[in-house]
Amino acid sequence: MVVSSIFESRRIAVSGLGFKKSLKAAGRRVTRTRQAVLSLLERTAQPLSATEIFDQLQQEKVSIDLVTVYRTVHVLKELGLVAQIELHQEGQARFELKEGREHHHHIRCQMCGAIVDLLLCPLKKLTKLIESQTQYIVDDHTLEFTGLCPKCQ
Amino acid sequence: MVVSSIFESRRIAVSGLGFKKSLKAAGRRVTRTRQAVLSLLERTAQPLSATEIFDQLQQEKVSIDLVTVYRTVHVLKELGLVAQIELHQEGQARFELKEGREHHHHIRCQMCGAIVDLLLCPLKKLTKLIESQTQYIVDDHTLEFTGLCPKCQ
DNA sequence: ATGATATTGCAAGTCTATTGCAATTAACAT
DNA sequence: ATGTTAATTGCAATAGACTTGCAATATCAT
Repeated sequence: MVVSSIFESRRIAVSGLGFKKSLKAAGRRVTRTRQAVLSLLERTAQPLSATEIFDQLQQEKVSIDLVTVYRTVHVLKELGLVAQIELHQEGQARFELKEGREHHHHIRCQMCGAIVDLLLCPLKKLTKLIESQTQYIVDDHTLEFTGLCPKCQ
Repeated sequence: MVVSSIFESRRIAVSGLGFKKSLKAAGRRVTRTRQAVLSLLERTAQPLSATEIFDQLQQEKVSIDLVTVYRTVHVLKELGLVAQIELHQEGQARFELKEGREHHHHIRCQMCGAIVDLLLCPLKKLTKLIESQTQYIVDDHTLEFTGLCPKCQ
């Protein structure tokens, strides 16, 4: 991995292998819709909202209900295959594959919506500081940026 | 200000002075409901959601509609008197007074909901790094933590 | 006090997300 | 292969956050 750069475009699809085991291990079934959602997330260079997953699968002539999309990402999240994120004040959840990816954050263009991954997290030390000062146990965090992408400036 | 501590409970109410000028300067009126919302935010030790503002004012026998709460915080935000924030994956906006407060972040207990302010922001250097590497211009960010407060551990 | 207009309350609507339930389908046993 | 069982899906309905239209009301400059 290139450390000198803090951002990356998405890596090439990997999975199709481990997720069946994960599902079965949890007593869940390998269904057409779950495979379709996972496959889409693998092929897509951005974290997707439920609606975006639904729309894209519709376009690909995959028959799926929006409710099923919500239920599917929920299951995939429970299994740890997918991460649920919230960009800066967007008012909706987005989902991205976890498999093979490091912890990272995002910046989103407030004009055109372009999302870039930020392959860094400056919060390990900060987390310890917060824990010692507040006596909270830190479990998770959100760190998301907005701004203008090169094209929209 | 005490620098050795990164968190604080809310400071004592200050305002009631400047906000009338701000409103008038923007051609807006000083109304009963705007004063009630501002007063509540001054008295409250946590960023509040629209519903919480509504409920609390109801309890205080202040007659106000939920729609008016939304419109009020929107105006106060436009005037720069109030900040709109989003805690970690909460799915709703919260509002807090900006006046006299420094830029800060929050940690919220995922059990009981207790919110503590974190009087620090480690993101100035990071912002520059992001800007140089992505060519985005960073405009704003969200940095919010969840975890367990001392009581809930 | 009065008139102009900003603001409010109510009703209705939008958008994201969840839940109940009957019909369908995956997966295991035979 | 076929049947059985339970997980899963689709559809309809519902919940929650937030917005919009419009008539009634309140603010405030005169």
